[in-house]
Amino acid sequence: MRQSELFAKIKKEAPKDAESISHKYLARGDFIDQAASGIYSFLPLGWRVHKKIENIIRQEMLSVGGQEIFLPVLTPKKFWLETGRWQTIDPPLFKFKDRHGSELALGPTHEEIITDLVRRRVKSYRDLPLYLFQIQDKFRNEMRATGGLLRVREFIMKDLYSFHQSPKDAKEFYEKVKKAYLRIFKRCGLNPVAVEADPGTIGGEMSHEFMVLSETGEDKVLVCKKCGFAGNIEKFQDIKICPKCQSNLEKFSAIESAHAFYLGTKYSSPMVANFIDKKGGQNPVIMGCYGIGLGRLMATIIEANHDQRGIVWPIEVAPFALHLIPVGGSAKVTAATDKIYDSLKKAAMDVLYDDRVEKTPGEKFAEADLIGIPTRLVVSEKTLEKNSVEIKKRNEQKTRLVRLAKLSNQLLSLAKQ
RNA sequence: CGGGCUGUAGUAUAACGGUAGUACGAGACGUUUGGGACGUUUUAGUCCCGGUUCGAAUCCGGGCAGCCCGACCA
Repeated sequence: MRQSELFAKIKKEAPKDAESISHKYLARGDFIDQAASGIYSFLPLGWRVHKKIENIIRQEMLSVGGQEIFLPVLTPKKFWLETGRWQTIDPPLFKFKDRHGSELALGPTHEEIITDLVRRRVKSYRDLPLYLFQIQDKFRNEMRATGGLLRVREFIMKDLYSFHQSPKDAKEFYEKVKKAYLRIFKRCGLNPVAVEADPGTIGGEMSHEFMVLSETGEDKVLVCKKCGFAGNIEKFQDIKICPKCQSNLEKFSAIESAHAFYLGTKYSSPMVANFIDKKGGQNPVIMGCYGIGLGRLMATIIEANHDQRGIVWPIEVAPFALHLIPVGGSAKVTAATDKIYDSLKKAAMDVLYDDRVEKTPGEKFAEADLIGIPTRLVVSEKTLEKNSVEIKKRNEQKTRLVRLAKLSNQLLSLAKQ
């Protein structure tokens, strides 16, 4: 993509309201645009990142046997009445009436909808287990939005729901999803701790939050550096000693970027989602649910991967793999860079070409550092004298020259890292 | 939802109750080109409604919006 055509106005200053690093960099880089408090548009750079995160999550969900579906955003009141959450869910539902006077809510989560879907299809133990997930816009009538994408009123979430015959089977799958979640986080350049947490209004008997340690976080977690124990401070109060190994605990701020719930029969019982077991008995299905907020994850990645100049995207979620930057406006440099760009495109490389003639090198470099593409290629008179291109990784200081003839091989090996 | 703060060009900031100004940005032309250039020039603003006043960005009342703390969450 030619940067002169990219729909993005990269800014030198962040809006004064922005406080968190991720909010500042996302706003300055024009990844997102705020429409109202807690409501954001994703612009081309931001949406590219979002889609890469989405694809990682989809791959990992498919890898644990999930089948992708798409549930409605408009959710009828009747299902919420079955569990009582029409009134009790917090933050409250966005509710409204259709033209016939029927009440609806914009879906903030989908336990009721999917339990209804499944109870009309799952009849026998032969239909279990079953793993269904979706990636969809969620709406939450939050009291307060904060930190740019960290806490918003409309966001895209991956929600996976699992259905089992037995608690044992459900818990085994729960552990499997936890591992898949850790793979997702790792691919996103994050190293979270899974902490035992309070299930809250989603409910259930057990839950784990995936916490990324960060000063921006709204949560506090206790971590034992010796045995690896981690707990949410709300659940464990302010204990000082590790309950597992008696070492001293340390307290950290953290961002809750995903949450897994062992639901048991919390939804299947009131909604009568039963199956017939091998002996012919009727039993409520055992459920689990597992959510990741994609926008929050995107912000969290920045909180954990940045420097003073801007974002340092992990390769798998970067908006582009390569940033090709000509320096100097000479016809020779332009022609050479055009040629390199064409060959990179032919090789199906994911490249952003900063072809803007009116920008000085300083501005191009500053903006490149801000938007954080992992590998920068610079072409100038200086490099062309040596028939070379300069390569610099965003997370390193050093630059090196690579001969034009060897460029594509070099880039292929970089892409594999 | 409780408490607090703030609303002036796209952004950041000035203006005693008396001509709305400056910088950056954006546009045009020219000169520049290895770390956020330079000259000339153009552009654009007092959140909304009401009140006080000869006169309101400024004082008062009410809305609306945004932000922060709390609570809650992915």
